[in-house]
Amino acid sequence: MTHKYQSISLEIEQKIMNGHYNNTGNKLPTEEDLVNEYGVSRNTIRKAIDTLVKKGFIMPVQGSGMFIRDVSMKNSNAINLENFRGLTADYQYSKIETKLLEFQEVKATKKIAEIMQCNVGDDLYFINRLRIIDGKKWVVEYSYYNKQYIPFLNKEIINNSIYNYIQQALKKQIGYVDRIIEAGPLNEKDAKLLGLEVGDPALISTNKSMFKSGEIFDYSIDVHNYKYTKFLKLSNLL
Amino acid sequence: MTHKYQSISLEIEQKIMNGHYNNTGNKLPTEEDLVNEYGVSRNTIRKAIDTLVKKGFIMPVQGSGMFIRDVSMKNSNAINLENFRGLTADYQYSKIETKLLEFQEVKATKKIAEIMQCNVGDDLYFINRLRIIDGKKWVVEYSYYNKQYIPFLNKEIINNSIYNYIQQALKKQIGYVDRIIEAGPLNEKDAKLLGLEVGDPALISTNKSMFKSGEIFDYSIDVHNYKYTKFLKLSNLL
DNA sequence: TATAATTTGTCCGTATGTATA
DNA sequence: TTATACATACGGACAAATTAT
Repeated sequence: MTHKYQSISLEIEQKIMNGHYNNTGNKLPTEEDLVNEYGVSRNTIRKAIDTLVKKGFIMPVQGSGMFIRDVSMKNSNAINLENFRGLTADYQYSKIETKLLEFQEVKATKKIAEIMQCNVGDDLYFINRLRIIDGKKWVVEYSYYNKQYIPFLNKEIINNSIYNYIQQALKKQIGYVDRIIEAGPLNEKDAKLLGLEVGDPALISTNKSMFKSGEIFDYSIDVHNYKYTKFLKLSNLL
Repeated sequence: MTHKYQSISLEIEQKIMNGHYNNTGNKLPTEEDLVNEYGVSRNTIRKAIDTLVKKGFIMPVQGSGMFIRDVSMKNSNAINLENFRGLTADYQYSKIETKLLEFQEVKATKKIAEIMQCNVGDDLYFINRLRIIDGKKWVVEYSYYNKQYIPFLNKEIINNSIYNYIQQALKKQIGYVDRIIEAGPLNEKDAKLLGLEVGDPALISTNKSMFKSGEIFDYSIDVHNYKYTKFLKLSNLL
């Protein structure tokens, strides 16, 4: 299940992060060198590189080489939208606390059923959590999980990473995440939870998560503390 | 300069938008069919498809087919972060007005020089615009352009699309855009311009644009009216 | 339930084009 | 001008997931 291009991509990414290429003019070895180093075809190297380009780590310039992109923005502790795999993965070097505010089974309303492409009345888990990172009240999350795909959840799983549970215990591959990002005024409840004032700005992300095979298993609304959360989008238009 | 995979990708994208595949179960033809239809190799078809997957238009499922993704979120008139090529391109079917508030040449300060990777004192254009879409005060833009790369700008260009000018008149290819997205309270000036109240939420995007060859030609801050602007991010984690 | 056919995914090799140094 | 290095495009073989039989 782990392919050549995946492990090569990961290894190069780690080398970039380690500063392994800092003394080579912030350039990666040429494709030919990588072909020899890893003993694979040029296509495979290019596929490995592709994912790093997508993530915004490198900038290939035809005729010149593959340059490691400036990490100043990456270091601004913004969440890279290309990398996003849940708070637990994104802030793996920080202390994450979770306050479980609500956890219950509910039936899909017409509106939710439409969004999650399930039937009205289907069983869902509803979860409301406050996430605290390094002592800072970071985000209030409202999530619905389709019980048809996530048949069991408990407080322990919820207090850790639901995404890890899905991937490791359920052995399901998360394929797609659709996310709408907007700003809006905080309501009383969220303001109180985040330690802010009513009407203060919030960075709101509304998300739909799908398995590789397309089924929507999660719909969630994340109300972020505007003082902490930033999203980073590294686009390449080529 | 236009490659096979590019024109094929564009054609398929237009067919998706036209609803051309609606009666085929929202599925694209198989790769083999596309190979025959366009008379190119399978690799070329896959490369064309790749860009559409990246843009979030289609969801390939191994063994099953390539499904056109639900456009409900796309139709929420949010700006697709994967597509972004400036307001003029994104809202090509809307009426865009531009109020030029400030346009002058300035010298790069230490802070700006660091961001734009140029020298302190380098010549820059500074532009402050209010953009009105379909009569709605949409966004206040503060932009710096490096004169070294964009040697000439005038009011006419500014009132239309600077990006179009760069690509068509200067024949430069835009390669990368780094963008940080956050929320924050409106200051007095921006609130007034957007017809909102001081302290109201704003969706703020801070951008760095680079040519294909890496030079930073633009640094800008966009203060969006939270009532109108939404960003859409369609991720595939595969 | 098991098998075969279909369809996308990975990987290889090669040749030629194009931008940069 | 020449060499370097990435980009495009072709072709083929086999693997893996899904669907149909």
